[in-house]
This record gives sequence, C-alpha cells and structure tokens, in this order.
Amino acid sequence: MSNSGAGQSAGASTVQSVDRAVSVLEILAHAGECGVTEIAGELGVHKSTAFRLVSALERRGLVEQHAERGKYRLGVGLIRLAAATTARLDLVQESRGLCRALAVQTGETVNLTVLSDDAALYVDQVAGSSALQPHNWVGQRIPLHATSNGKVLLSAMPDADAAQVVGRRPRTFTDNTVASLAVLTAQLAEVRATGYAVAVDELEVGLTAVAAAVRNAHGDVVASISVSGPTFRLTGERLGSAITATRETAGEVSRRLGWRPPLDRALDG
Amino acid sequence: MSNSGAGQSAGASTVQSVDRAVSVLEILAHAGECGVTEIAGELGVHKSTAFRLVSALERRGLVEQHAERGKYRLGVGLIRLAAATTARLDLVQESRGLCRALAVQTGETVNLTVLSDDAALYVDQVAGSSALQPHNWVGQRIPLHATSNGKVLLSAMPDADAAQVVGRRPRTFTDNTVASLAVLTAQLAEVRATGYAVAVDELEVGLTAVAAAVRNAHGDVVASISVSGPTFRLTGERLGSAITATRETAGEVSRRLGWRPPLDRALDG
DNA sequence: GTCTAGCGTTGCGCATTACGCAACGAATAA
DNA sequence: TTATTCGTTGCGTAATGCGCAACGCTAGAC
Repeated sequence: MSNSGAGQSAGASTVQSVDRAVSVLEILAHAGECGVTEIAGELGVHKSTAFRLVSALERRGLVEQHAERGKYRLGVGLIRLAAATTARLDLVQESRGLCRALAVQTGETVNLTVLSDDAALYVDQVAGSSALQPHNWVGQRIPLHATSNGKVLLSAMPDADAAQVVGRRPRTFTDNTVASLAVLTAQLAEVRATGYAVAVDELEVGLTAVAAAVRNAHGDVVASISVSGPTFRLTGERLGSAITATRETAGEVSRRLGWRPPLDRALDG
Repeated sequence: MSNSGAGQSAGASTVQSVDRAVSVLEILAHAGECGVTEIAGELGVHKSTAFRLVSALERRGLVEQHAERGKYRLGVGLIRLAAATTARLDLVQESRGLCRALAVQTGETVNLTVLSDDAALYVDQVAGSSALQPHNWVGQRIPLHATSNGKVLLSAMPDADAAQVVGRRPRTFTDNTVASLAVLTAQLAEVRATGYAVAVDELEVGLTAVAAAVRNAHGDVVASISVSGPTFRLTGERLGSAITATRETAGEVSRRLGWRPPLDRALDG
C-alpha cells in the first residue's frame, strides 16, 4: 500500500495502527460524536478497520459508545490520562497553589498557558469567586495575537518569528483584535519592557485579561499566567492591582522553577 | 507471544499495537517518567517495539521526550483531547440521569450544588416523588455551615479557610444551626472521614438533608449532591439508606468525571 | 406491512505491517 | 581509559492487521 499520506519528516518511526488510532481520537474530539462509517471515511480506511481501532480504544476507556450499536465519543479514560499529565508537569504543580491564591485575591479567573504549535494552549484554570462561572478554557488553543497570554508568549520570540507565526493566522475576533503587524510588534516591545500584557475585548467583547510571563531557570519564557474577567469590572484601580498581582504571581512561580530575577538593571551581557 | 494479560471477555475486537500504545500511556501516567527500556520491560516486549510505540505517540503529541535521547512522559496533546471530553461532560448534564435515579430510589428531592463565593450555589434539582413539592432551590446561594451540601464543600477546604469563611457569616437559622466553630470543625473532620454530611433542622425546622462529595479527575471536590426531605420521614433506616444511595450516586458521578477511587490500602510501589 | 438502505458488527484469507534481533553512537560510571 | 547502559536504527520474517463480503438490525419510504 502506498504511504498513508502523512509523509512526516524523518527522525521518528511510526506504527500505522497507533497513528490511525490517534487520528480516531482527534476526529472524535473534533466532531463530538461519530459513527464507524464516518470515521472510516475521514480516515480513508475500510469500515471494519475503523471499527477495530475504535473497539480497541473502547476496551481501554479512551472511547465510549453511547448505546449498544450506537455512535462513539471520547471516554473518561482520557481525562484520567490528562490529569496524570498535568500532575506530572512541574509547571502546573508548582503554579496551582499560587494561581488559586491569585484567583482569590483578584476574584477573577486565572489561567495558565504554554506555547503549543504556534498557539496558546490553556493547561490549567482556577475559577474566580464570581457567581457567573466562566467558560472552561483548559485544553483549548487560541491564536497568540488575540489574547494577553498569547502576547506574553509571543514577546519571548524574536520579532521575525512572531511576525511569521501571526502572519499565518491573521484572524480577527472582534473590532479590537490587533490586526496590524506593526501595532502588534510595538505592543510586544512594550510587553518585553514592562513584563505584562493586556487585552481588552480583543478575543471576545466584554472580556479583559492581563498576563505575565513565567520563566524557567534558564530565563526562557515557558508559560504565561493570566487574570481575566468582565471588561466592566477590570478597569482603573482594579485593573492595576490585577496587573500587579499577576506579575507577582508569575514571578513567584518563576522563582520556584529556578529563575533568579536580575539583581538590577545593571546586569546582563 | 503469549496473550498480553488482559484476556477481556469476547465481544469487541482489539488491535495489538493500539492496545500496547494505550498501555504505554498508562505506564507513563503511573510512573511519570520512563525510559524506553523500562517501558519495554513492563510491556513484555522488545526495546525496539516499545520505542516505535512511544515514537508514534510522540509524533502526535500524546507523549513528550524530556530531552533528546532522554526519558519520556505524557504530552500536552492529551490535555487537548481531554478538553474535548470535558466539554461534553459538564457536571449538570452528566449528573442529571443519576440524580433522577437517586430521587426515584429515595423518593426525596435531590440537589446539586457547587461552591460559589463562600456559599453553596444550587445548580440543579430533581423533585422527589413525594406529594408535597419542595421549594425550588436552583440559583439560590445558601451559607455553607447551615446545610449538608455546604458542609461537604467546606470539608474540602483546609480548616483555617473553612473557619474564615464561616466566621464571616455566623448566621443562625434555627435552634439547630451549628453556631460553634469548634463543633463545626469536628463535624467537618467527620465528613472527611465518612464521606458524607447530615443536617437536621439546621436550615429550616422540619428539613433534613444528607450530602456527599463529587470529585473530578484531580480529586478536587467540585460539587455536592444532596437528598433532602421532611425530617419526620428521614429517620432511622430511611435516613441510612438515603446516605448510602447519596454516596453511591456521588461516587458514580465522580467516576464519570474521571475520578479514580483510591485502589485500597493495598498499593503497589 | 413490506421492502430497501444504511448502520454497526464479524469470520476469513492474504500480504502488509509491525515485530524481534543485532548492531550503532552517545552518555555515564568505574 | 574501559565497560555498561541507554535510546535509536536497518533488516528479514511471520505474525498481525487489513480489506472483503456477508450478517443482523433499525429506520424510513412506499
């Protein structure tokens, strides 16, 4: 049989059925619910092949069948695996408590994001004390130019790389989404100088967020912590104190990851 | 090669490499970090086989390598997949059917509450079969120290936090409302030990409720499920079976949210 | 009510595919 | 230095997973 299309660059071996099984999971993640025939179609394989893959995944709890002879969807086994993932990511573990404190202090929702494939991947979230429960962002990937977290992550790249990444996704979400590369570049410079980023109504109208960088022992930006809430609430003094609190939290997480703050502006080489 | 141990009953087909790949994920989830040789050992296959499986998973982001030629761990791709699962698995939707069954089984009213701003927020309710229809609690926020649900939610906090939260609202509703912080602290300890809470005439005279905790995949208490009814009806054996049923329901909802009950006191190393 | 179309499911036999083997290069320890 | 152990890779084989076709079932059309 011919190559299955992927044609990924060399380096790592692959196992056909495992690769296809992961594709099944992604198809289900995207579609929500699928029948065997539909999966087979998207995969480009025979019905029976798709059935065996789904069946193997079902036995292990990564996929569930809604009813006997019914459609398939992702299973709770994945949640357990993801929980194990975050539990082992020292980043999440170190930041959990501090993010919780930040959520209590500001009363708003706190998110932790990392760079993943030219987007901001939300890996952890602590809900604020507000009555209206916010959307759960964990697991979502949001374009970098439209969020405060994204700007922080972008600010860690050279301008050329940042431009390239954003250039590939010039999507606008609201009238406030930064559409001009020049404006974005200027904002990134400011983020580097001040250490934080703000986004007001840029991803969703009515949603404001502030974010600060988390650095590891090498000084690399490995993540971004944000505080987000309704725009009407995050203004003036409240916004200012949110910025301060977010920067302090991100700094403390960085310190726990081994980062040493520059002693003064008299350093560097 | 011999069977890979599972030997699950017939019914569903399986695909060897997919099954092994899932085992790899579970091994990594359990161990945190593993080398290829170690995985091969646990899997009972050759090093090269384990390598190809891990490699296939790595290409798709379900597994990450800490450094070039380093150990492997679970990857963030899993978080994305799990997010698609949790999007579907929202608390209310997942618990609805089970709460309904609990209401039928006990004949009393079932409520689902979450923590919101230092109070118990009632987010769902299923009326019991009883003729006298209870008050609809959905949307209301009740102080934590006066209800069984509240005590369950409180029991998930450190005692200091719980004391602080309750200290701010020393409100009494009836003669039975717990007014002493010492008594409450003792009750919370019991809730943690037994896994359920009871409140008799503490919020309203004539109203008795029992509640148990709902946990997510991280083990955090995310909600509480209660059965409540007239005090004259919820005594003795009826109360006992209500407690059992509530605990079972809360446990099952937790399981659907990805929670794994502690295996027992017989852990492995 | 009957018939058709489409679904998820299963046995079969072939060849594709994934396996074990052995050797390689690098890193760590002695 | 040497020796051991790690992750990684090419190769030949046969085990394994694939496509095919048929089955039972449900649901909709007529």
